[in-house]
Amino acid sequence: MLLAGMNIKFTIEKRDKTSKARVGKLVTPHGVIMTPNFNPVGTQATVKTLSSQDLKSIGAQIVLSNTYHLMLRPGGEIIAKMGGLGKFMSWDKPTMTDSGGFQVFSLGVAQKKVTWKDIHGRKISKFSKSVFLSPADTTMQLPSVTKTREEKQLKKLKEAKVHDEGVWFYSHVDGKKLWFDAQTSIKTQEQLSADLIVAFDDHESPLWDYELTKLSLERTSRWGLESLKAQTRQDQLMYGVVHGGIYEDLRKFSAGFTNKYFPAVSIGGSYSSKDVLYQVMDWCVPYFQEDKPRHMLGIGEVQDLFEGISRGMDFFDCVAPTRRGRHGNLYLQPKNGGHKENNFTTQITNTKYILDSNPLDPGCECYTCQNYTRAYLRHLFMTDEILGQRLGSIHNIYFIVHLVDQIRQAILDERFAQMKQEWLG
RNA sequence: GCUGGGUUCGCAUAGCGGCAAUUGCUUGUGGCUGUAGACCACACGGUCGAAAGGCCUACGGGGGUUCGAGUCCCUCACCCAGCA
Repeated sequence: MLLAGMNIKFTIEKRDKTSKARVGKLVTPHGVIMTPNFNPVGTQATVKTLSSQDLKSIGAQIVLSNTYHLMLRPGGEIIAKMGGLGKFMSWDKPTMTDSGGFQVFSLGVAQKKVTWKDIHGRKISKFSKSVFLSPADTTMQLPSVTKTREEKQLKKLKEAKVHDEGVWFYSHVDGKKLWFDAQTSIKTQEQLSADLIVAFDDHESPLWDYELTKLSLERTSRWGLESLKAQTRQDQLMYGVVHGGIYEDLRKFSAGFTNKYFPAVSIGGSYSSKDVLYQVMDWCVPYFQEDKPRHMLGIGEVQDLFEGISRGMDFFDCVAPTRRGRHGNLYLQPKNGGHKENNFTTQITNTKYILDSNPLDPGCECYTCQNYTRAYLRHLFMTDEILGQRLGSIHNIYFIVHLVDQIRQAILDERFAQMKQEWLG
């Protein structure tokens, strides 16, 4: 399907017979992306600790950056003058930018650690501990949070004010008050010049009740249409964002709405459990046109990739591989001890690795596993050497990118169900 | 030799009559899903207990005052500074 201008199109190459999984091909101005696909996240025009050349040799097909961060530093105009995001960061493959709605909301309203039950009695602790709490215009009670340095810092943060037309928020860099709306986001994303862009959306908290969520969804829908209207370039593919929290009718409405108006669709939100996450996908996917690319925003743990792909989602992005990589929480294949319960990871700083001369994940062909032992990696993390973060990031990104490569191949070879079974049991 | 100051859980610190005893580091174990995150949380004398909690040892050694002593007094040892 031709999606925008003359040079962006998406075609389905192969459909899985046992699930909704499919292999697709997205042609963009900077090259072809095969789906299913995982986008490494490079918020500030860099995937932390990795160079663009590292990413290329790892096999990444695309990098996702963030409009909000880049708008503040160095600014959209600067990046435009430097030839756009890809050229700026020496990356000649496709790029994507997130709208920034997620940040404006989360940074303004504050992100807190919650061990609490939501209004439906569901525990918010195991999966998404970071949720976004009530905006200024809600009357919802705040959960109790641990009194830490973090809380003291929160007092310094001024709340963002979400209005129907946009958001007043305070820069996390210097506290300056700024206005952000669909026009700002799209204008900046056009300056950044990514191949794939995202409509400006409002992010609901999983703690909100139906009415608050509905109000938030109305903003997302309105801002979505404004984003389309603000678009002037024809060489950028814009994803609309589905919201509606945990409410079936809101999600279904939003999925239909997004599919109707946008050439590409994405699902946004925060989820209190994996069950909720998978449920949301089940609700939404039937409303998506077959030949539009589908992006699962912010999702990308191993199990979620299998579940998302089998539900028909094509694109994923997630900070987990890089953040976990920097924190010494590194991925393992099932044969080396990775499983659902440990998120397919191990903590390399554990004492048991102190004399372990094996590669991190035997059988893995990444640079880290080809050259270093577990004992050495543990040492790097114990001594806070930056090479540890880098080697951890290299492995984790390689692991996830190649996992998705393998899944794509499995779909083509008609053994996706078998592979999923081998990994998830 | 004299005069001051000091000796507290691996290291460094707080403590000025009710204390298994503060804080930082180290260490241990968790957690991280569109990145204000090279971050955050918890534990950290021993032992019993699922827990509440109990029982042992502990603030350089020894002695004393006190219902009760890292905390006050005496004494010994060692360390630091100044003066001989």
